This record gives sequence, structure tokens and C-alpha cells, in this order.
Amino acid sequence: MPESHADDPPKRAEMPAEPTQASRFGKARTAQSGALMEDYVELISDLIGSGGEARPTDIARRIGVTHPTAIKTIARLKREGLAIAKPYRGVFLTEAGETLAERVRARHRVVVDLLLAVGVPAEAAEQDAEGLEHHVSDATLAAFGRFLRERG
Amino acid sequence: MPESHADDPPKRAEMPAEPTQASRFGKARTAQSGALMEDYVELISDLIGSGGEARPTDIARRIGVTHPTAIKTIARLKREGLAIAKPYRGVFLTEAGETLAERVRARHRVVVDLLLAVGVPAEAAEQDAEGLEHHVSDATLAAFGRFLRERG
DNA sequence: TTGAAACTGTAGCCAAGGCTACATACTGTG
DNA sequence: CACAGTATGTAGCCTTGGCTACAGTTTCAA
Ligand SMILES: [Mn+2]
Ligand SMILES: [Mn+2]
Ligand SMILES: [Mn+2]
Ligand SMILES: [Mn+2]
Repeated sequence: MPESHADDPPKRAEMPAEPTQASRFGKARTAQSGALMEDYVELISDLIGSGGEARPTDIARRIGVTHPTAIKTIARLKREGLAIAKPYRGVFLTEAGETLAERVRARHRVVVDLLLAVGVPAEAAEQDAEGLEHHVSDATLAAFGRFLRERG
Repeated sequence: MPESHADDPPKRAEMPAEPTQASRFGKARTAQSGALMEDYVELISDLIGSGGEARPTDIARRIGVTHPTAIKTIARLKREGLAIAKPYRGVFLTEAGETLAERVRARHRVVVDLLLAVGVPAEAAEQDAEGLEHHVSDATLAAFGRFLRERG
């Protein structure tokens, strides 16, 4: 692809945010792609913590998908080194999986608390947090934490 | 767990005992599925508003995908009644598309303002809003608006 | 007026994440 | 112990949303 305006010195009074916008969309896409992994890992950790085991059927029901869908996603968790599962044996998290689970759980909590703190009804806060959490960057999470501390 | 639904005809929409968590995940999935449509419609509206036309190549560059990807998504917008496009003639929004664009634009603004108001750095606010906005329900949006008004 | 460059569109590939239908393994009563 | 019922896994299909490669159309400048 040849450059279109290789020669003119950019004195155009155009919108200066051309690569920025595309990169924002790109990062939002990236964040989204990890959302499912994060939710599974958090849920598996919860199930193990509260009942001792995480079985595919339970995971499927809690996530709200059919069991083949859950099994395929669990296969992806294994592929990415977040979980281990032997057939008919339940699902367990690797070290990396546990680490991720804890980070995700903490972030989820902060997001819900922030929503409540700015006056979002509890019902909506719980609902929206499930989607919002995956798009909260470290910088934003830190700001949420400061806000909650300074006006708790 | 003996579920024992002795007699259910293969009808739609089971009624689970605890729909809350699964339904939260489900709604987050639904919200996500509309995200791309929303971003395209908002962008097309912006392009038309600022330059008079929205061409597939410009849309592709601004979203950060290749042009065939943009063209396929535009086809979906047409299919869903949000846009109209004749070959080599640019893309335009239908009434429904314009309405959606305005709602999305307003919501985007509120989300950014809320983030700034709680102390998120401008850079992160702009970045994160691009993903967050699609998971902000009407109830949460209303709460954000109240918060901003009450402590401008 | 014409031809190269840019834009637009088509074809065909891939992975993720849904689903249904079916096959296999486990497990707890009777 | 047997076997029915549940849980688990496999196969195959679909849509979305990416990509590259290539083909057709428009535009603009020489
Ligand atoms: Mn979530
Ligand atoms: Mn969560
Ligand atoms: Mn967006
Ligand atoms: Mn936006």
C-alpha cells in the first residue's frame, strides 16, 4: 500500500486522534476476548472454595450455557494453562488460574462497590458489574479504589 | 440433586430455581453482542456529521479493522435496518440508526464524565469507556446522571 | 481522454462461542 | 450385582467477527 500523503507536512486542522481511536476499539476488543476466561476462572474458584469441587455441569448451569459449551470452554482454559481436568474428575485451577481468579474477584468487588457508591441500585450494580468488570483497566481500578477510600 | 421434572413437555424457557447468576451472565453476553453495532452506528453518525459522508475505508480505519471486515459488518447493519448503502455510494443511517447513534453518543459521554468525576485519569477514562459503555444499563446510566448533577 | 491509484466489493479461510443430538462413563439404589 | 439415571464427553452445525487474496469500479491528474 503506497502512502497517500507522504509529502505534505501535517498542518491540517483535522481531528488529531486518528490512531488513538482505532487503538481504543482494538483494546476494547482485546479486553472482551478475555472476559469469558475470567468469569469461568472466578466461578471455578468459587465452586471449589465453597463446595470442594467444580463439575462441568455445575459450571454450565451457573454460567447459563449448555454443558457441551462449558466443556469446550474448559478445554480452552486447559489449553491456556489456567486449569487442569482429567475426565470425570472435576476441574481445578493451576497456579496461574488461581492468581487470575483472585485478581478478577477483587476487581469485581471494587466495581460493584464503586457503582453502589455513586448511587446505582443494588440490583443494577450486580447486573452491570458482570459485564463492566472486564473493561476496567488497572488505572481505572486504582482510581475506583481511591474514590472508595476517600469517601467511604 | 434430584430435579425430578416428571412431566415437562419440550417447551421453551425453563424456570430455574436460582436464575440470578446465570441470567446476569446471559445479559452481559447479550449486551456484548450489540456492542459492535453500537460503535459502528455512532461512528457513521460522527463521520457524516463532520465530513458529510461515511465511506467503508474510513470506517474500517477508524474502527481498526480491515475493509472487508468493515463491509461485512455494514452488511449486518443493513440487514438489521440500521443503515442503508448503495455500492460505491457511502453508508447512511436509517431513522432507527440515527436514534440509536444519538442514544449511544449520549451514553458514551455520560460514562466518560462519570469516570472523570470519580478521579480516573483522562487517558484511561477515554480508553475504558469504549468498552464499558455497552454494559451500562438504563438504571445505571440514570444513576450516573444523578451523581454528576448532584456533585458537578 | 485515459490509465494508475485508491476505493469497494467478493471469496474463502479461521477461531470463538453458542446450540442439539448422540454416545459413553459413573454411581447409587433396589 | 444390575441397571437406571445422571454426568460427562463427542460430533457436527451455526453465527459472529476477524483475516488475506483477488477482482471490479471510480476518480483524478497528466
Ligand atoms: Mn463478568
Ligand atoms: Mn464477575
Ligand atoms: Mn464502544
Ligand atoms: Mn463509544
